[in-house]
Amino acid sequence: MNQAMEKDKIDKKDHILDVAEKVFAELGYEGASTRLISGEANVNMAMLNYYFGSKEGVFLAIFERRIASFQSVLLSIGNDDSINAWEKLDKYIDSYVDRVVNNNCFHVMLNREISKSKKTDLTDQITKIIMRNVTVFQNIIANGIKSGEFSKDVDQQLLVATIFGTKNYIVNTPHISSLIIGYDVMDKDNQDEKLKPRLKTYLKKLLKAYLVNENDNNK
Amino acid sequence: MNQAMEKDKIDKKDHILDVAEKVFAELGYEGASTRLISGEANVNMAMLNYYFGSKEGVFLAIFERRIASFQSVLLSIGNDDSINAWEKLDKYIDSYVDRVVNNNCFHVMLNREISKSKKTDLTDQITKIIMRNVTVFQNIIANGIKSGEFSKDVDQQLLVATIFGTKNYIVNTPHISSLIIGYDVMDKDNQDEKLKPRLKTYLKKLLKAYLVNENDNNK
DNA sequence: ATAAATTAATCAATCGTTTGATTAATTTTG
DNA sequence: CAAAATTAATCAAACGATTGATTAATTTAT
Repeated sequence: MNQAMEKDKIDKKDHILDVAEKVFAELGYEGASTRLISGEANVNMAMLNYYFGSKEGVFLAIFERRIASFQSVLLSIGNDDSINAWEKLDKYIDSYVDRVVNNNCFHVMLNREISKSKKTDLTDQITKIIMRNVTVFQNIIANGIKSGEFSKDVDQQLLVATIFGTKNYIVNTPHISSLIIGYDVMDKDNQDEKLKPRLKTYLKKLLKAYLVNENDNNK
Repeated sequence: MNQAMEKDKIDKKDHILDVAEKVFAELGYEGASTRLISGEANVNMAMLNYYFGSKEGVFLAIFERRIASFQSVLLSIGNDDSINAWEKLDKYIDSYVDRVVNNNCFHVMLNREISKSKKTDLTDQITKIIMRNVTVFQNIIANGIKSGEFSKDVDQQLLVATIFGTKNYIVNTPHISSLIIGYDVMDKDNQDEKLKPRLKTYLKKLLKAYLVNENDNNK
């Protein structure tokens, strides 16, 4: 197989993943049949198993593709020792908000699957992937506390829930959040011009207010 | 059929809905088979169709049942003029955390449903009910700002996303949040003894830090 | 006795996956 | 270089299992 063939094959696999991601997001994992996915992608049903081993393999391949692209960015922020904890936090929020809002359909699909309380191979795999991002954020906070930049009197763990939860609430409940915020949060222009900068500013200010190392103002 | 029978029948239907709610939360709508639900509830499979007509009928019955009790609870707090904005906020958080954690299975179901981009009668209904709770919270914040108790320089609308989003993140992603927090957040004892008080304390402190009307400490 | 409740058995449909065959491309061999 | 052997890609068909739903028979309650 020459290089041109290799490229075609990758393009075809990528095309299947594009279609599958959309179908999964619309119908959920169990709701999306392999027949529908292969039909939408105009490929033979057996190709899904041939390329990805199984339906679950297709699902996980979607994750690997999306996660891999941004994983290194977040890690580099966490490992950059040339900037202080506050700057790391800002950078993390900027990158994270951009990525999540840009790939909001994917994140809806992700959260729908991980919201299943029953443990499966699939939820285990997703958990592992998500936890990598969580750990980066946790380390930024922990190091900031250790260095004295952040207050010691914070709940690091629930703070994770706030950052990821605030973001999730906006993208996962578009009908609600659009009503609250006052414009359609699914609209691309609104996202770029209004939502993203506003969400960044807000999260930074919220974190700053909570993390600031003030001299214990009682009550 | 006398009254005793009628009660038995209602109890049985209620029991089925209890079990179904849990299974739907665990596996999602498509992931939960009627055989599993009826098996867990120790009733014949045909009883689901006999009582509720179809699988979807079971699903809708769960919502109708919970939604009925969903209504009036929080409204009283918002309308209580005998306490100040800070106290209202505390009360709201207390009752809200209790209610959501106690009914975590239903809330997982609810959020999974509302995360669908396609509008349906069900999502419209859920949206309306959720917005009623949101409005109570927003009014507390708005009145606190107007009275000067809270800072004017806050993003009221995104603050809503933080409160509801933080809570959602804990209950909707149990695998993740259990890993982050360090114990099983689905365990009833953990919920009552650890999670609920901790979440209340955290949310209050977070809100206080963000809302406090300080004299603009630059940077 | 009659209506309601419950059951086991069964239904067609659909699920994800596997199979064996075929085509196309690449490598190996003579 | 050309024939043979090997590999990769693709396909239609079928697999066994499971799905939600229904039937008809039986039990229970009034």
